[in-house]
Amino acid sequence: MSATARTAMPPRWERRKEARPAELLAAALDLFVDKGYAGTRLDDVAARAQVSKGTLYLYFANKEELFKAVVRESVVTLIRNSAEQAAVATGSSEALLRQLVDTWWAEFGNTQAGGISKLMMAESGNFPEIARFFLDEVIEPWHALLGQVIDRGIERGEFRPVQTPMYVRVMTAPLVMLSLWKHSFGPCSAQAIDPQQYLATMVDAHLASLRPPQASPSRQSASGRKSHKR
Amino acid sequence: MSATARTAMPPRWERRKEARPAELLAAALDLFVDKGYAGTRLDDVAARAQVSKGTLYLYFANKEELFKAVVRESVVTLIRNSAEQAAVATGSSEALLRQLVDTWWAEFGNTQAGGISKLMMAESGNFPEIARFFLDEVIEPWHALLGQVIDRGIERGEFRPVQTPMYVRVMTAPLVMLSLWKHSFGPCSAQAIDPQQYLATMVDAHLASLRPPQASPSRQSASGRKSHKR
Amino acid sequence: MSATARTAMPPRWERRKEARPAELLAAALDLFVDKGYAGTRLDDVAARAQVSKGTLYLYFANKEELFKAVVRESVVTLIRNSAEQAAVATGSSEALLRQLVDTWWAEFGNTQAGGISKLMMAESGNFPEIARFFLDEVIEPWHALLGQVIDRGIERGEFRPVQTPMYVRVMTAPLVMLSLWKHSFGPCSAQAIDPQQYLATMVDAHLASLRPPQASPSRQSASGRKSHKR
Amino acid sequence: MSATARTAMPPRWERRKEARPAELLAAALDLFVDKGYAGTRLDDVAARAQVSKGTLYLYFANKEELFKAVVRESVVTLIRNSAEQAAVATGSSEALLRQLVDTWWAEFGNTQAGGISKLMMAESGNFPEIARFFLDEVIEPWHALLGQVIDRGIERGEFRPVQTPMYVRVMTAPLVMLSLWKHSFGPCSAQAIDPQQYLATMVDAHLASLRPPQASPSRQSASGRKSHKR
DNA sequence: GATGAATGAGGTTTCATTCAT
DNA sequence: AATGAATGAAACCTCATTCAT
Repeated sequence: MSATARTAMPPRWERRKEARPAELLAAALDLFVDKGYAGTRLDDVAARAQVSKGTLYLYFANKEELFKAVVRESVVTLIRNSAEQAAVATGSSEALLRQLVDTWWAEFGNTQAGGISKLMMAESGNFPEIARFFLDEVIEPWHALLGQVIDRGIERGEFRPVQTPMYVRVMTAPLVMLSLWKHSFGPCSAQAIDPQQYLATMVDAHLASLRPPQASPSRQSASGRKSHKR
Repeated sequence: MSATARTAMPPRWERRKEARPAELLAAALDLFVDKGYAGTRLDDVAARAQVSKGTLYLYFANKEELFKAVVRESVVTLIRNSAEQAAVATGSSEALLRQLVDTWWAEFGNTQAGGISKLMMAESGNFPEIARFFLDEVIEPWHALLGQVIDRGIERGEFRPVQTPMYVRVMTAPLVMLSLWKHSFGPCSAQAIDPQQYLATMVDAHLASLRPPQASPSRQSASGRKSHKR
Repeated sequence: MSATARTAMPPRWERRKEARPAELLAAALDLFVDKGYAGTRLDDVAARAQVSKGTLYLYFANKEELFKAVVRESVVTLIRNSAEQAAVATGSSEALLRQLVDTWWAEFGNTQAGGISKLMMAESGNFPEIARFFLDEVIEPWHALLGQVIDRGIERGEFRPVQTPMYVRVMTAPLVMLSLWKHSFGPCSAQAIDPQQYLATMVDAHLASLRPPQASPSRQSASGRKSHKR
Repeated sequence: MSATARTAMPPRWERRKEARPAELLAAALDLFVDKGYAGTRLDDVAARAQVSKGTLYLYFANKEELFKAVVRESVVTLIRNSAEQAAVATGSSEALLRQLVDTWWAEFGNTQAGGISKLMMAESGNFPEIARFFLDEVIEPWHALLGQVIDRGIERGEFRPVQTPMYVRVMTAPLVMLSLWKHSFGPCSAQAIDPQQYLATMVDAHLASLRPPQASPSRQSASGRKSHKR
């Protein structure tokens, strides 16, 4: 393209209709997560995507729409990544739980999209509509999925009976916090948290907590009455 | 105009000047928590404190200083509220833990100042200095305090041995999340979480988790269920 | 600047709450009339009013509101100026008509506010709401007033019968055109129109037209020439 | 991509290239008249002409040139339409006048190009050069033409002597106003004006005005001295 | 101390214009 | 010839900050 170079000057712009939206969303995601909604200048988004300011407006009507698109995009990514999880239902519930947590971290928490949590936390007051969307599409499905695994464990006598919906929230909290931490205090904190160790601690703690009291686990299977389906 | 003024007109502001800064900080806290740093207009802060915009500048050099002051103020409140906790060291570690969590919620999480967590999460990237301060003055002391109680429990054989620093983080996460939730998705969510029940679930889960494996199983079976009704 | 100079710097701004809106409206009127709505930059309005850009926004929510206010303000000025005319009903209808036209020119057509006609003409498509307002508050009342005078003349036998509403429009047209011309082609045109002469021609033409066909022809021949010298 | 293209697809644009500029000018005229110069987006012009934005620039160097071309084009249309009128000089001056007015309305005032008047009125300040052009090519020729007819009438004793140049302006005003009205307040106004009736009123009024006072018209022919040549 | 009118830098948004395809 | 993605100057508007009263 520039090899023969009679033209000199590199082309002022390059036509890349297909790729653009994704590039813009990626740049926007980075900055929104980093600086927050208001703190993100569209100039910077454009610059990071190596595009002029005006180009943004070819793809997104305004800053708010860009924001919504970023969230939506991240969400579908999340869902796509995690969708297949639901089916996995063989093996011990303990193994399932461990796997679920690992996957969560790998596919979401540790992803750039994980920063979305922080963003949504901060901006849900200003964008209730999107908060609602995120709640419906991400949080509640995830709670439901985790809830199923726990209920399964209870039914099979692997776990002691618990108030599943609450328990799920309690169990989810450290995961989300890990994500939040990474994008907030993480960079300020002197001693970094090792995610693997943190996650291990968290899973171990909850498996310990969920383990049925008595020594003879086989006996208990029948006693766990269906706890709080949703 | 000024001739008659001496007489009639009851003084428009009857507030003690002492109270001013506190009122301003309270107003600012509310708005910062609600709208975020950038989303908060000093106009609104002034209006909420029923003060003119210029007055703000008599007490705070600029928006950033106001923000810092808000955080600092909230922090000292927190610390003051929780400081005496540390001394309390009689009774079972379980009781101590329960009490600590209850107090945390009552004195901080459920306080307006609890919104600070959300704020710091969102803005720590933009104000690393304050994030650092919050980390040093609030988070780490609290982690340390909780760590002491856990270590005490381990030492006294009440708890199984754990990696205290990690465990503390895992245990703290649901608390913080409760606070965050209240100021973020809470208002959007259809079914509200009952904090007491949530906290009970969390404490029970961790006490179950921390309980030494084979410590007289018959005794403990009952405790895992329902404590902390409201 | 540094001569007397302890004080130096003239005050950056001066408090003039009362006067401001009027000054701003005047500046805006000038520019809107001159450049049209879109062609007028708020910066320029501010500059002409010797005020900073932001100050405009203390008084008017946005450009459109400023525009509306300019029109509204001009309209009330017009109405105020011309209101008393309606009462005037003594003397010959011819004299009344002459007077009405003179006053129209003096109080409106020749006023800065007269440029409003051009503005409304140009922008009525973009601001139908205001166009409607102008129509209702200015144009139709004026048509009605003129119509009354003509009807009076017809009733008293001074004028021949005509289709008053149409006739009024025809008669009004040259007046409005004079105003329009002044703010449009006027400055481009080599030979300027003398307004007094133009108005005289117009009034004479219409009085000649309105004169009943065979009313004592000998008497009236002189009146058709040159009245209204200036 | 280009392999299959050879076959199917009927050519998307089947227009003769000759027609292009005219179509663009027509679209531009519509929009300029409707929204004004600044209010017209080139995007919209292109869209209305069912052409891409870039294509506009193949035919017109920029927006201003497009505008000029629109005016020029309209003007030549006008002139072409009305040119033959000048020659027509048989019959009574009254008939000539009536015909001239009718033709004016049919060929110009009632044409889309009639909106040009409004446009020029509004934009002459911003485009003095074009205003000058319009003045020279349209307005003054038309004034001259009308003036000739009136002078002819005066010379032949059909009309009373008047200050022709002024009289022409006065007589022209209602015509132009009709055109302006149609593109400005017309759409807002509740009761529409019937153009034919309006024009009839106007012509009748002026013929009545121009009719020589005395019963014996033949006598007067000499007395009207050539009034105000240009 | 308190006020609030005034300021202007800086952000968002628009749109005429360019140019590789 | 035609396209339409890309550009960036310039407009509108906001809001933290200042300072005469």
